[in-house]
Amino acid sequence: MTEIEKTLENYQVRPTAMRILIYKYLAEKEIAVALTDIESAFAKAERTTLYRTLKTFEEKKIVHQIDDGTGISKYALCEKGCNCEIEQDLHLHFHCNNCNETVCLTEHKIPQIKVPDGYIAEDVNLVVKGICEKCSGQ
Amino acid sequence: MTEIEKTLENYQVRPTAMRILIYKYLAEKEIAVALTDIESAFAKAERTTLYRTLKTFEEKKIVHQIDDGTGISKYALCEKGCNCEIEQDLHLHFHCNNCNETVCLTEHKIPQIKVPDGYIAEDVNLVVKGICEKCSGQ
DNA sequence: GCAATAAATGCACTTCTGTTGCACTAGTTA
DNA sequence: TAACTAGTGCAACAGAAGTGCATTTATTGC
Repeated sequence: MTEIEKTLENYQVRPTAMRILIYKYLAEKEIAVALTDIESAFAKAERTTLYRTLKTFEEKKIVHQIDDGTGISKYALCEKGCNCEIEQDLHLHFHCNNCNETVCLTEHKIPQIKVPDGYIAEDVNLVVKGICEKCSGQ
Repeated sequence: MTEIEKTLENYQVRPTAMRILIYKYLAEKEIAVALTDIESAFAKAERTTLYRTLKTFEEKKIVHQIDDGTGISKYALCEKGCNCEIEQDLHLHFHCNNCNETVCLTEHKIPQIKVPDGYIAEDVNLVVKGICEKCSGQ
């Protein structure tokens, strides 16, 4: 049994061939990927299967969904022991306007946000847009 | 000439009947509205016209577009003298998970966000999700 | 005022992403 | 091995965004 298979079982997800492939793909990519990215990476992949696989991964906290403002849902592997839904674990995402890639800046936690009286904050989404490291040439 | 007509001309937008109606609708609503909201408010309205009107309004800085994570673009009137694209003017948006409405919290500016070396921030989008004043019953 | 021009609008159509239903296959358990 | 459950593939649909083109409305020059 490979490392990936073990990982998936730890998350209580049956390690099927497709899921292993998708997990591997996500692990290799350092950026957040859209469903269509995976689809075009594996010609054989069925959109529905990918869709449902990602849903499963999300439920089991293997990946977290990212809304980077492009209107397309993207996904990235959660860090080990990450609790995406807990406010303290929320990190910000950076979307490059040049290469169109979105990365998790896991080191950069979202600062405490104050909301007016009467409002109850449950979740925070923070996306910074601009030019990424690769594209800025630094 | 009405107040709204004057306003539109100030923004260098020709005040057509449709545009005046849409502007008025946006001004009355205190929340960010989606294209479909306006469409259902005016039965006669053509989706394409609304779409292009909002695009025009956006270009002329009459409204700003809001991405609240629902995947649907929403729009809200800019404040007088607002410079949406300038970082200092960026305010946060609150999306209520109960009533599904999105409001601009214009009083709440987005705190300065640090990004790693090599990254250049140009724009910041901050959406807080939770329960709004109306729904929390306070 | 009228013709020429430009802007705005309405209709039809396409594309893209997300989503669901259903049948089939593979894998697990008794 | 039979019965069951989870996973996959195909087809189809829904909703929003976007485009092309013809028509209407407004503006400008004569």
